[in-house]
Amino acid sequence: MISTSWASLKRKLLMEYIEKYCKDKNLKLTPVRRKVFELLNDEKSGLGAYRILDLLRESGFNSQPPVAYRALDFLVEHGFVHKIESQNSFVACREPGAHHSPIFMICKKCDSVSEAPSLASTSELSEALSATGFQVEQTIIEAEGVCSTCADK
Amino acid sequence: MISTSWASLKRKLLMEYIEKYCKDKNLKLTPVRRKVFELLNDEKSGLGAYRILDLLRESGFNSQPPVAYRALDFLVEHGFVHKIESQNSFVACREPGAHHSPIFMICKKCDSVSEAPSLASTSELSEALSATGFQVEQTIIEAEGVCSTCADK
DNA sequence: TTTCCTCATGATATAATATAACATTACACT
DNA sequence: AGTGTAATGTTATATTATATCATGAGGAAA
Repeated sequence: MISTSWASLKRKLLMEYIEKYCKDKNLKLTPVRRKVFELLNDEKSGLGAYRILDLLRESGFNSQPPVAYRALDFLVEHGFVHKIESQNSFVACREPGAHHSPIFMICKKCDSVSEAPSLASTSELSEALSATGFQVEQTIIEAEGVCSTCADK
Repeated sequence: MISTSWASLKRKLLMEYIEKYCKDKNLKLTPVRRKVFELLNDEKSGLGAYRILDLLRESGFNSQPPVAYRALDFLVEHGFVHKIESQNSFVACREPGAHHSPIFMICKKCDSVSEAPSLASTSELSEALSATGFQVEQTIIEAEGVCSTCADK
């Protein structure tokens, strides 16, 4: 019986990647930070900070809001997690190290948030905006619509 | 003495455009809705809902939060105002009717929010995402950086 | 004109999201 | 052991947003 799905293998791989990355860069992947990442890594949808807080408590961390926010700050700062601005929610990064201008596809039917493969569009966008004299440092791109799975139904 | 600047002419024009639009479509541009638009129209930066609420009060509207949010809902719904998701703030639309996928350039020095001219990039983005099977209905694009005015300093 | 309907506003309360501030702990380096 | 830095604990509060029910204003139909 082959019960280990691709998705679960990928989750495991991501966790291992982050552990190694932190070890190499001497970053402290503390229990609460690790747990927050695991929680997000297990979800297809974005999770709000207070939902994360509840899940932390269920896991035995008797945490207050700042605890969750600090862990999220750390994870976001190092690119392990992204904030979805239009939802005030957070998702695990699925393409660590791949790009710093992620594009999110948010399905309004199933709430899944997926990261689009890096596109030429992103740098084109920066270039196009440069033409207006604006120096882009960071872009936030979020697309709302219907994911392929839901569209097939 | 020529004191009427281009900016103030444009603000006036926008106000008139919206008045006409509402008249034509039989939308009710009530005093509070009109005032909220005026407040945003006078600003280069985004304003938070509670800042708007304060300004409403200064103008004699003794308003509670729902009043501001309802007015904003109306203005956003009809495209007169945009929400800047990364700031939880609102700006007057500078290109009414021009496009439904605005791109915002947010200056981190002066806080100005400007709307980029409509780009091919936007529809390219939708097309590129379609290739992944995702059907885009709406996009949120916000670029943070330094505006040309601040860069020149 | 009056009745009714719809939409907008008034008003109170509370939910949801986020941070300030200060105390305490852990742990690496000396 | 002593010291410095970063992380966590804890309390309080700030900020953003909505639910709910009551009231009012104005047009359409009887």
